[in-house]
Amino acid sequence: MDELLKSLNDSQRAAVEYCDGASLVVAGAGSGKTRVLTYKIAWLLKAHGLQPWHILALTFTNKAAREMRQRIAGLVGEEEARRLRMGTFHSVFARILRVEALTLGYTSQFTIYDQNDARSLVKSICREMELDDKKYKPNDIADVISQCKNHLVLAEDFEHCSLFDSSRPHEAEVFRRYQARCKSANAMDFDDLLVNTWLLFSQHEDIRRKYVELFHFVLVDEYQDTNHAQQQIIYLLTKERQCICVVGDDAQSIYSFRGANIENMLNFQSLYNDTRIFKLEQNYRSTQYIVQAADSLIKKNQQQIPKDVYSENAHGERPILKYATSDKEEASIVCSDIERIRSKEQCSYGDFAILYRTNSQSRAFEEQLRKNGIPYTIYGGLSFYQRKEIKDIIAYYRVVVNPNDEEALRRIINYPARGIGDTTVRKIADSALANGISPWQVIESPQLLTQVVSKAAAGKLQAFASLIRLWQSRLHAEDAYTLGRAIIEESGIARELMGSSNPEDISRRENLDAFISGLRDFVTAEAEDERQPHIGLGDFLQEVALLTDLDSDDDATQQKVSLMTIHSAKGLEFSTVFIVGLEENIFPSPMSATSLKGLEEERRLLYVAITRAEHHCIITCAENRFRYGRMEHDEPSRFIKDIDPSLLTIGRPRKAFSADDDAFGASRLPWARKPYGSSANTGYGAGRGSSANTGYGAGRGSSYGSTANTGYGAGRGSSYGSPMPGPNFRRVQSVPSGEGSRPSPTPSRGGGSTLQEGMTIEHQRFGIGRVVKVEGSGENTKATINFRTTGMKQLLLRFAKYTIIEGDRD
DNA sequence: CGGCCCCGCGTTTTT
DNA sequence: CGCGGGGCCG
Repeated sequence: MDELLKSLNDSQRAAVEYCDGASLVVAGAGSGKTRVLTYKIAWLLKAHGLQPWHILALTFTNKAAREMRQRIAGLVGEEEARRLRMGTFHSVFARILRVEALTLGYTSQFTIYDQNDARSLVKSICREMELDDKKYKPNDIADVISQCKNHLVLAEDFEHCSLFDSSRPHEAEVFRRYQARCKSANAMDFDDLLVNTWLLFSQHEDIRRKYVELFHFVLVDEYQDTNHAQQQIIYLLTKERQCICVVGDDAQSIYSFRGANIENMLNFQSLYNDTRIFKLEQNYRSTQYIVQAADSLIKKNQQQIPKDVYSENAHGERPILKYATSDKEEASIVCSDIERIRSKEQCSYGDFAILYRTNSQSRAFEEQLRKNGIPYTIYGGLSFYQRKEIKDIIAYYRVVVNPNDEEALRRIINYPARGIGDTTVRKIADSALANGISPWQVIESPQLLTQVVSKAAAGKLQAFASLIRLWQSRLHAEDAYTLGRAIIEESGIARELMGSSNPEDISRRENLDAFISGLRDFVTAEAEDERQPHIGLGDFLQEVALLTDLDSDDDATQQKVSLMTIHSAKGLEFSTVFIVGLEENIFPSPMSATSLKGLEEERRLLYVAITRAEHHCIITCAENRFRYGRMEHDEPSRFIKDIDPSLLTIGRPRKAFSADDDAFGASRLPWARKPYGSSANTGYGAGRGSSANTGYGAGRGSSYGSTANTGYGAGRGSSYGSPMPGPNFRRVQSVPSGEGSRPSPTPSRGGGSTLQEGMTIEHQRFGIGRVVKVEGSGENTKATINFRTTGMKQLLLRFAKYTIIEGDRD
């Protein structure tokens, strides 16, 4: 038995072995948190003889759940690992709610509304109530409703809670109507999955008992990110037995805007008497200086569980701070550092990450990386499922499974166009409202229907309804793939996208294909795995509704520099991390900088960023930044002086920055070369003046690198690549950088890629372009490229070595 | 019903 | 500046 735990250190081992009561594992960054969880589960199975289905393990992401299950399988075998009750809060609760739906007045076919559905429902309610949308901003109201739910404040109680703003009294009515509408649509939003689970357990003692009997031991990952509702539900499941183990790091609580409550972690002891606290303080990930620098920063926070993190790895290199005159220069510093480190250490591009506070910062880096021919991939774009064509199909599925789903119905009732106009839809909605039923029920009732709409409209609606009913009748006979495919064909969506040469439609078609093959994979994977004989559309929807976190780490992304926000970097690690844009007005974000709590969270965010680094951590700060169409000047972030100066190297700008490279002319601006310390500046003295002394900008004429570009990466045809492995689709969208394109010192004409007719060029932000025509070759190549956005045009103009003839802006 | 123009806004987002 | 949304026109 001891054999199992032999690879753990003392504190990890202690945390794993203690199973007699509640325990809180405070796990610093890189301290083997997941390790403790997986071993603990294995320990419960092996040493305590628990049955796998009696163990409940909750995570925040599907990815975390998947990985943990996999690692446990390695310890105890596939079979047992599979039987563990393990998943995200939302998916585990959704499953419970499907079983218990009737108790709460839902059916087990209920739909899960995503944030967009929720917002659009709030919007229609506001319209119906004729509220001034300046004063009653639908999105804000949706957010308030969500916050209420995170705090388990029901619509009836809203007026008496602190979230209620008496200057907007009608919000309460919106909330009530919102709940009523969800109910009549047989739908729950993400937050309802929690609220309803809580209601179920707190109001139905028999049901609560049933699940308490089922879950003998509960484990929670990333406990610092739980909100009040989640904490309460967990409490209801564990209060008697107190067999609970939560793991987390208060220093990495960065999701308060989503309701995460760090107090859950800080006050855990007061909820469970005799809580034992285990601290994992040894960091295995990073070198000593990095750990120490991060620690010196986080110690500035008031609110935290005291701990002494340390590393026994090599001292390594201190984090380096580099100042740049502009965002462009910042990007070029990062690029040349990537090449420098890469050639020195012979590592791959996949070992680098560029982390920023806001997504908009990615742009400058994209351009520079592309210029240097460095392959990269941006994380966190629109998820596959957010794309219009995919949402349309899913809306069809939703209506078939649950016709009362108002949001889905609204989406497809006239798509593809079938002559059901706005007025008709509005009449249906009004009638539904007046009769307290769902729009579908209006359509289904011949008397009502003919009463509210014209005869012609009624005919079209009935044709639509019978289409839906036809599919419904096939739900039980056909699996998700067969029926799903049929719906795409028979609905006319396929026809809509077929035969169009519009590049947008071609891309959609490709996504559609990827979707279909994903659907097929889902069905085969599920059928193989489970004793469940029939995999229907409903099963697919359940999966899809709670899925945003998609597989990313397939081979293709391994060789590329990762660009992402710090938020999305949580849980990841890279040999070299660049933390960019360390300026006031960016980091900390001005929105958060108004309160101490906000500032402390931002500080934790920086802590998270630093602790992602294994070997090198390079922080940059641009004095001037191009945004909102103008160059703006910024002070360095106040957080810089929160890091122990003896643990921070102030890097020298490596080379003069070429004026050629500085498209915005920042280096020519009067303040560009002004040393910082000069004007009544307190904190930054030390290393700060240096950027002025090193003759920065002195060699302005000298050229930096080559401005030559390696050509626009050959769009790899399909916008989403090949069909996805497993039931998931890929969300990471990489911008191809020309096959194997090395950063070539000499501009290689046509190297890497050549434009070909029919080729698709895709860019995450600027959309897609399609090469329609190519004439001539070499210097004289002329290509006609259709594109949608001006951003794409700029990109083409800037990077392609071809003459771009503006095509249709479809 | 789609296309065009003007206005307003600009943080992070595991489910 | 660049985008999404709403309003208006053809």
